[in-house]
Amino acid sequence: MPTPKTKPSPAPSHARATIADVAREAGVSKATVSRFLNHRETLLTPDIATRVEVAIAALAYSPSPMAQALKRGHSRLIGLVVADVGNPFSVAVLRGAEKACQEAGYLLMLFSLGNDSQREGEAIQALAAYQVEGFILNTLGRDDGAAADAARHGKPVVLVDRRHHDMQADFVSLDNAGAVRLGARHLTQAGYRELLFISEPIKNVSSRMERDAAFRSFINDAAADTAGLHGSTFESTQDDSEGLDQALRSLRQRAQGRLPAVISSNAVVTLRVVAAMARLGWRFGSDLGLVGFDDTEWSPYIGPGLTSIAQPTEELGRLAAGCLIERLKGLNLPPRQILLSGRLMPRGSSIPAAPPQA
Amino acid sequence: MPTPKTKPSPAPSHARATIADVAREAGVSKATVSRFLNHRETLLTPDIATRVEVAIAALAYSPSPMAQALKRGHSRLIGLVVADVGNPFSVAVLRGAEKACQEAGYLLMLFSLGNDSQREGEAIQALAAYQVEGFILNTLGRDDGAAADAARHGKPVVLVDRRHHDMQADFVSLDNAGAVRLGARHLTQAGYRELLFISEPIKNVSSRMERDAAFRSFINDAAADTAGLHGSTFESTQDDSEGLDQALRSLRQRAQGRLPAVISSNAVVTLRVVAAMARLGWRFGSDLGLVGFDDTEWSPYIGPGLTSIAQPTEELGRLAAGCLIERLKGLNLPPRQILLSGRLMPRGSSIPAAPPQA
DNA sequence: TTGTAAGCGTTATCAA
DNA sequence: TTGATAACGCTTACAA
Repeated sequence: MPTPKTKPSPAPSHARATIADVAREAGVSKATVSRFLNHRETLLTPDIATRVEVAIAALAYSPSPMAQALKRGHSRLIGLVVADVGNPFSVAVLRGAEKACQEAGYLLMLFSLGNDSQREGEAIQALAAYQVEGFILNTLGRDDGAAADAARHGKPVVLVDRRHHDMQADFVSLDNAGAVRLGARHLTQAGYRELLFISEPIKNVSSRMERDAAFRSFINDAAADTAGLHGSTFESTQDDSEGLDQALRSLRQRAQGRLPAVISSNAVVTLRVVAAMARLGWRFGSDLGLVGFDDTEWSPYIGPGLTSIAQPTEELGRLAAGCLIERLKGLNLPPRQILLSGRLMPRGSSIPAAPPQA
Repeated sequence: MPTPKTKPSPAPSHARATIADVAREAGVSKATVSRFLNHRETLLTPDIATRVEVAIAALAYSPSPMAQALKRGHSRLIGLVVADVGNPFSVAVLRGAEKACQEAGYLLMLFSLGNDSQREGEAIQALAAYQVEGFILNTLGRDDGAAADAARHGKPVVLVDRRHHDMQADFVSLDNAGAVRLGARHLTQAGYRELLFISEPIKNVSSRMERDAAFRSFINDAAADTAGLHGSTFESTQDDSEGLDQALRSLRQRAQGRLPAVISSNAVVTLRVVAAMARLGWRFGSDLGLVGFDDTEWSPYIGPGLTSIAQPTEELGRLAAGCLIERLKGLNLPPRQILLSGRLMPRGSSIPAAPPQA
């Protein structure tokens, strides 16, 4: 006789306790336990309530989110799709979002596209299958169908940094136009006159287009009261370091005694410019001015220090998650746009007469 | 008469199609559809099979992983717990793991501790609740109970970079001892004699302890045939830049004409050393040699280039996920250790007579 | 205030 | 080979 049948053996030894186990242990029905869990304060006799409470504690019970999701149709899960986890910007967003989600009791499901924007649809499908309640999308946004899919699932969507074409969704981003002006004005005030905006291939990526457009219009506007000001744009790719070198050389040629400078559109591009400078043997500040988007931890220590435009990345992530969670709580507004300002971090790379390096 | 009842209206308009919808559409039972899904090649009349296939396509049906998880007791989910997503090492691991998981049809659930190691237990609980099938842990491993929890759930665990105290689990990591020797030998061969190993607070973190121990034993062993070789260790913290400066100054003093050098235990520490050098006005190579763990994208561009020890981070992540997936497939071996070698990237910071910077 | 029972979307066991 | 049917762990009418 293995176990005397007097005490109906409390719970299967090692598996997670279920609501049924708790009910048995407390001598009540499953419904009662469920009520205790979900409507604690209402409709409960103190006596019963404590019995349930004790049983829950005794069995270390916690409800299965899976079963809850199945029943309720939602999951306390938020789907985050990023173009690539290798991108520090995405990571910062991830970090902020993760924080906000944890505070609100959500868990993040991550899908990284590995820079293959074709897979955006796949990502959304996979995430939707897990009943995520909403999406945060930090992708290129070139797969319009994909984002539409998300909306079609009837789930709220927040776009970070990159707009999707004609999508009705909340949008959280840096104020690109303002940030570009910040950088460009800083350079012109420092005396630089031949400006080059270097971006990753602009394609149809909204943030890149916005920055480029803002740059052009700054040049147009400022050309009036700034003698000799001129600007152009260069699209840089991973492998074409030759092209970049060439662009830099011809920039300096064009300058003709005026001071040449570069605005780089993100940290990746900045690093490419840094590499090019090393190849060319030029010095930041004197040979070439630089303001770069994204203030990284290493920016202060390259050459005379790299002037950069800091994005409130983590804040962006937090806000994105916040927006989404508000929607999940029932907020019903037309799509919002939240634009955060960048901050200029002036350093040596935008000082024309760089003092000799110590 | 809204809809003629001849065709039993195929499926509720907008919601996800369920297996019941498919069954109805194909005129078969749910069981048959399920069989088609799971045991495709066996037990199916071609006729029926195609009918089901067509219905599935027509309704764009895909099974709900939630329901499957509930029924099967597992979820195609893998839980990844990292100490902090801000750590580039963790991100690289994440990236590798994510890739491997996607290839094997798993999805990653991420929980970042935000450097609060107390929350490791919480993380494992949360993830376990979602029926993740296994864990990849890249945490400090000071909360022993937590990891034990994971094991108690009966789910396989893979540890990355940091061992947990007496835990029976697969372990994937850099060959720390070998890597330290690589760096230290490089430094001594370059002529440096007064060595300082700088680590984050060693506490009980396994990788830090291993590196420190390896450093000490290298010094011991090498002191025999290397005249004047001496080594010590310094633990650096975020806010104590004063202490770091002091440690560097006294290192140089101790050197007494011999060449002083530093081995920094990760990228974060390296950056602190870089900052300290800027404060002190010293130059890498000549004033102080440096070899740093982690070869970052910016390493080549700081000062004369930072000599570093590259870790195969992404590979570590991929292997970790791989290990886990093998276990999930039923592999039943005693805990394995997989150690990958680091690679030395020699640059200017370990050349004593640094040529004047161009 | 509590319990009974149905059902969420699957899979697995049994008959047919 | 196929179809009922009973779970999986939970929530929620509806009854009591």
